[in-house]
Amino acid sequence: MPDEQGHPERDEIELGKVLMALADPTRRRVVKALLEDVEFAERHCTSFGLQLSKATRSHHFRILREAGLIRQVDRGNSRMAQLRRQDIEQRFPGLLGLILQEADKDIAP
Amino acid sequence: MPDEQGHPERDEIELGKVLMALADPTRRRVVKALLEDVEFAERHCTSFGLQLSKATRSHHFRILREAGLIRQVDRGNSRMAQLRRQDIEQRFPGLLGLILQEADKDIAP
DNA sequence: TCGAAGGTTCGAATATCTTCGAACCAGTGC
DNA sequence: GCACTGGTTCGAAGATATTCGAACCTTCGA
Repeated sequence: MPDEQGHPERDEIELGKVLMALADPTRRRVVKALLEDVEFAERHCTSFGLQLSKATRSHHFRILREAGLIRQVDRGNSRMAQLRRQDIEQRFPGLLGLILQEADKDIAP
Repeated sequence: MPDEQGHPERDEIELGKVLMALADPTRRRVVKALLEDVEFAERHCTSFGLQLSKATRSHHFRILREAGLIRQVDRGNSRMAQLRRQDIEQRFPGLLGLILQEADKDIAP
């Protein structure tokens, strides 16, 4: 069962939801940016250069969180996003590598 | 450039389109069924037990074909679907394994 | 030749997704 | 205390997807 902040347990992460989440280029861009950072990097939601209103940004981060791809950590005022690298890698080995491999130019805004 | 029947070349297969195609449970079900068969199996489009009209079935097979996941071969009267196993495996190693791993019960109709 | 079977395409209904502004709710810092 | 900043939630608009029936096109077989 997802915790009170909407993060599913590792074993509850469903391939269908993950693929659904990754089907969107905006969300793939976020995941890729996190992948290109260091392993436990925490990034500000505004640090991805998304040309979107904050309502829409919030929506995309919710999808990523509920799919189990990221964890969102409250840091006082703001909320940091962290890739669930090990959880995803254990559950769906190789998947993150595919995202990393995709050329930025192929991820249309 | 896709051939006259709408199959992209191996190197034109885009991750975005593939993920888009695999985000749908019906299409994942088809790909999984093909994966569970022998390598070059050709299957009749009606052989997947999909509870859908033929117009809808045609739609889903088109998405799979245009994404590059399957090849459709005319066999006189009917059209056979064939998984592009090597092309996908070379381009996105490990991806098909993830589809195969998903439990049938998690692929809702 | 003619009909039946398998597929595609078209158009329209429905559902789902993406996007936004506005209202709202924290924490931060003055 | 009060304004400000960062996020969420709530509609509602717009764009996409899914689905179907009907019309059509081939090919096969009687």
